[in-house]
Amino acid sequence: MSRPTIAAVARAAGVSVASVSRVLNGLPATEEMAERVQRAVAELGYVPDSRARSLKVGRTFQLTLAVADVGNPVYVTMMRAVEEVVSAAGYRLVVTTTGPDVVDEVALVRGMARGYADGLVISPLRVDDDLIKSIQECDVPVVVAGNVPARAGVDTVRANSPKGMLLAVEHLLTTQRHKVAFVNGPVDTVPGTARSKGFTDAMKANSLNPVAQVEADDFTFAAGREAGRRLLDQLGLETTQPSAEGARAPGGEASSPSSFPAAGGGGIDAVIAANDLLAVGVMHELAARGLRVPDDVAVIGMDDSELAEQSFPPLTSVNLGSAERGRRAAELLLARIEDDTRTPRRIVVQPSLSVRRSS
Amino acid sequence: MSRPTIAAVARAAGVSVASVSRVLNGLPATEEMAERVQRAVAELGYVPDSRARSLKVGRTFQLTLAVADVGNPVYVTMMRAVEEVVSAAGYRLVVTTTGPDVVDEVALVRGMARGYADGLVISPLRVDDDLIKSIQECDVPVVVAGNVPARAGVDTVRANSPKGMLLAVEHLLTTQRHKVAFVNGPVDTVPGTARSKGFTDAMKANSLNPVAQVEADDFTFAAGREAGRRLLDQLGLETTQPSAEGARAPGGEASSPSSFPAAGGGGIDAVIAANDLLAVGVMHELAARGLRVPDDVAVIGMDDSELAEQSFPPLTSVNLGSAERGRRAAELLLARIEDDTRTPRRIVVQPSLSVRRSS
DNA sequence: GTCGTCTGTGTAAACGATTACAAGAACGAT
DNA sequence: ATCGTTCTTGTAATCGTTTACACAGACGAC
Repeated sequence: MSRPTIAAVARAAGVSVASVSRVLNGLPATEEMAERVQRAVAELGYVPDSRARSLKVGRTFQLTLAVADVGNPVYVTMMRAVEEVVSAAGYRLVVTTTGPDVVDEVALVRGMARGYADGLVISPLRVDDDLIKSIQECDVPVVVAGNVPARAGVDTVRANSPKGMLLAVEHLLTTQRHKVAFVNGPVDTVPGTARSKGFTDAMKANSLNPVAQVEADDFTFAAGREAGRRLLDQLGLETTQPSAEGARAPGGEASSPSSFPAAGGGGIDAVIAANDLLAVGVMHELAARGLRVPDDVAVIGMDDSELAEQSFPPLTSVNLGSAERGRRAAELLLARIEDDTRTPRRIVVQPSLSVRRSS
Repeated sequence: MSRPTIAAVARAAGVSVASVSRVLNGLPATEEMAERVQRAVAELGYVPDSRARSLKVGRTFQLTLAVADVGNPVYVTMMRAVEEVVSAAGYRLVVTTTGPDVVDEVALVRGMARGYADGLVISPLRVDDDLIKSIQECDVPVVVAGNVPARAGVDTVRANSPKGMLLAVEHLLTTQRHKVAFVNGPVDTVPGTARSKGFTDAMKANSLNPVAQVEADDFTFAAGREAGRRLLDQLGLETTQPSAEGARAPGGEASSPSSFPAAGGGGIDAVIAANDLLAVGVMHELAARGLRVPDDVAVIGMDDSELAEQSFPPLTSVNLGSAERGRRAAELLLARIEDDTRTPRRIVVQPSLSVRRSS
């Protein structure tokens, strides 16, 4: 026996389908009518079919959040924020993951035309003209949590990486660190380029020269660890521990306990990573070479995700406002659903620094 | 101008809607017909409406995965596995989060009757009769990634926590640790009770007495840290560091460097946590009190999530097979969608131990 | 008593696709 | 030439809702 339809309910209650629909949607009806319908609904266990409903009314009351990698803790922060505001507005949030490829992002945006949801928040890792075009042509509202050119004419809310980089560099200066290396993510990504530029600018602004700079293959822990390996190799730092024993604690007793910053750092006394995951990867590699964090080298991450407090030592991280970005993006989306003619807004949320023990 | 419908395409191509639908679905048609339709489709940028389609054909080609907490890294492992299987089968995966409350889980399952998706994989934290009933009555296939009673008669794939606990305890014995404490999650959750029982049984089987046992409020990092605090307080361990300076590294130089296990552990030389997040929380608290991991106390987590390798020191963790559980759950779901009459299967996947440096 | 609201209910037409069925065209066999 | 296949295409019904419209009864005002 299949699901009861509204017609079955109408029959059971001895009324018309229109009446059933009306009481279910809270439109005026007599006491008796309401009661008969309620009873029939309860009896049959009727639940309206959202597909039919949304076909008719043209809305699904679902919103989609698309992220590149569910394993990146910055997205869980953002996800939580988005969830909170959209569910308060009576929408269901569904999350889908696109993977790192731009073509998959484009496919996803195009797919929204099938009517899966009433709106989309997308946080794209890579952006090209196809993606922008697909967003512009998309017939459901889209807001981008990230950086796309202003000429795209879409609602965006993005972080201020350059400012964030400035905070990081200045913090290092205040704590007497001058020899800083940078571990970036893939430079063909939007955050990758932004943070690269932000880093060089911030260094320049403080008349510092980067000691070294490497690019990870990905914004992941494994890539960070690998990039850290390349970085330290490049600086001529041999692994001090036999690999059998593995790494020592970052704050451990390796090298001289009284050593001043930079004593064992092989030419660096700080590294900034484009991402918390990368930062943690780097910390592991530092530890594997017997370098202490923060004693020998300070490490600063970006995103200030949950991972930053969970890592050891807890990671100083640039808070790029992922929660606020999520919240604002969701609000923008709701506003645009309300009124599609409003002129696109470009919100940028300001960073702050969460100082923890890694610096 | 709104989205073009199939009727618009038919008009533009000068053919009937049936023909358009047919070529779009790959049914036989003449060369010329196919070409005319394709052209019109391309010209108008037509994309079929999935709501209308699924209303008619009765399938959405979407599958839902519901998890309690997106911040728990064990779910990202599972999510990845599920995603892989279902997308290979031509389904879209959407993820929703239920929160820790059982009533929200019930609401979600009931809501599936609205036809959001063709099937559901749910990993419930708490299970009660309402939830079981809702799953049984659900008119779309549901598979549970977790433990529900056999009498429920639903497809399940679950972990073998008792066996996992055995692995953990035996590993500790092999490494000469006998004074072990247990940090559990909330005992009113399914994993909470399973792991509690698993722990006591495993200890008994090795004729060990637990030194202490605490229950965290939640399966989160913060709750783990707090539970660790209670545990160590209970053992009479004062914080050795002034709070201003904060914690030391778990492998740091606090207490005598030559100390043998248990030297500074205040009556314990190992703690098993029900979860990687809890384990990491406990490690932080240990560090805050100047206890070294693994020198003073070994720590073992469960789930072997990405966090286990990211933590410092890397966490020895019981691999409860979350990836395989995800994969099997997805396969079960696909099979049941194929044939709803098959008798429910109850798969249990076996654990293994990932030994890392925390033990 | 008649007329004009006003309310509540029912009938039927959408929404945008798929698909059963019928009808026409083409073609070979008789 | 006629008939029967086969193949392609079109017409219209259908999925389960919502909602515009019509309609009937109640009610107050004149």
